[in-house]
Amino acid sequence: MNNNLQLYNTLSRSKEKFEPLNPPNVGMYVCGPTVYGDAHLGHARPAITFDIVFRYLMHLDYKVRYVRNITDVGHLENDADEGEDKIAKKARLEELEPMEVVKHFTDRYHKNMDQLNVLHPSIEPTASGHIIEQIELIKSILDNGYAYESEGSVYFDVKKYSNDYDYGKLSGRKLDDLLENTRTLTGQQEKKNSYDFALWKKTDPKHLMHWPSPWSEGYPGWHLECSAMGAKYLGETFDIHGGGMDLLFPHHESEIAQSNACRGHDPVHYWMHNNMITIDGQKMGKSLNNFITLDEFFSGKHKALDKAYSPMTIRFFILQAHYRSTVDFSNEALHAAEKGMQKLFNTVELIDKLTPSSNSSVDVQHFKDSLYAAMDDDFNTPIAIAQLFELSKIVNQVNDGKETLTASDILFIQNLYSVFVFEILGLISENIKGNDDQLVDQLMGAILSLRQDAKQNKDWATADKIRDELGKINIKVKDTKEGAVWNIE
RNA sequence: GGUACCGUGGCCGAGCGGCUAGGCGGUGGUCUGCAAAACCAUAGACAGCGGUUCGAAUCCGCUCGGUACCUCCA
Repeated sequence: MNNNLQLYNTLSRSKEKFEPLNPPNVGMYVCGPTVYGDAHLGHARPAITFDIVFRYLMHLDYKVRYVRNITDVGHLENDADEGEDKIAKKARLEELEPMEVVKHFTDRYHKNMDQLNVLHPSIEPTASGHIIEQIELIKSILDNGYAYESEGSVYFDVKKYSNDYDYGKLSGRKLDDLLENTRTLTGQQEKKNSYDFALWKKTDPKHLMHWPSPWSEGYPGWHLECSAMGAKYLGETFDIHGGGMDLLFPHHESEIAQSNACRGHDPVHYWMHNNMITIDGQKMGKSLNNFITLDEFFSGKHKALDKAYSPMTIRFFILQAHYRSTVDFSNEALHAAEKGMQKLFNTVELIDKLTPSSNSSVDVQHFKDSLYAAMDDDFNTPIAIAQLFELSKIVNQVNDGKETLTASDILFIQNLYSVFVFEILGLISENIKGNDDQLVDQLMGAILSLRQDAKQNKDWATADKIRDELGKINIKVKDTKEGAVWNIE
């Protein structure tokens, strides 16, 4: 399997050549959503980022098993530190079963991901469905002496672990620093050290979601599910683990610790982290209460939005920034993304209509290399998109008769667009006109023919009225050299 | 306070020591009955101050400003 793919590994803080452990197979695990609320723009980022990774690896002919979990065992609420499960709290408020809430938001998440044209992962395991695996993991960590039981709960012994392994290797933390900076939280006195984290937490009376275990009726600690499910479906060591930068510490750091504590080796070869989406320069997040849900973007129903933005506009907007940079939301930026993407799709339609020449006046062959080079360089989608815009410019120039292309070069561009725009970037044209509604086509043909007659008679008032009226129902008419064309906006 | 990172033209956003990134917007043109689209041309930038170098947006230091994370929220 030849590839030139370089990806940034958080573990080494540098780009590394991608070499899978068992080619052509690749195992990838990504931290999925906690299903206690509607997905917002912040959820779209990791989903789309790793969708690109998934798509590109498959394009390179790897056999990818992509595991993205659903976290349905919630834990403490951020500002309501009463030991109440996030999902349980929402359930009580709305008088629903916790699993009913889980089902509701899981379905909505799936719907949003489909709208964004995010491919389904190969496996989508739930935390609640893997309690047994998590308990087994705790047992083995206890057996190896890296955890201790206290008041029915089990805690990971970070200090003990640090004697044998490097706790902080991923996030760059130092144990001494951690000791000095700890919030006051419930259950703190049960722990040997403030930086120890829970593997199993004894339930409190208010807690709705709990399971039996050797230690108490309770629920698993927050980092455990990924360690358990990653190992179950991808093996004790797998290639890529992804997630948001906000999960770097403590979540992923602790995952590494847990795996070492029970198996004696690291679980993951490449750690990838996408950056945040910001709004007014701040991370968009549930706990900050500054999020805009995806449904609100799609409908335009949010006070911060000028208008509705289509799922593909959101996808394109996210892809126009590199995944390791923050991307700042604004109406202006989304307008730009919308217009730019439309330009790209106009080009796609135009390619089919180009007239081939006997020779090409411009070199288009090098675009293939530059497109692959962009993707190979740590999935640099903004560069890839810039290349596609360059191609778009050439296509337009050919259409205007200012440059020429041979039939094979035209086919070459068609293929590049098909591979990069649709297959790898996962963009789909939202031009509704593309469907096979013959009646609409015929109706439009009749209307535009009437307008053509009016134009012939220099009856501009009638011609403009037809265009304006169609405009009111979002049908846009454009006069070109080849006659009027229309599309639904 | 600690750790990681960022500061690029009106906006978004690439860039990893020398070569126009790109998109949106602006301006001037071509085309068009008008509009739209398209094309051509054009303006505009590297937070500040030092240093390294023949040469720095890119490397180093300091200053200023901002973000994320810092253990039982996933």
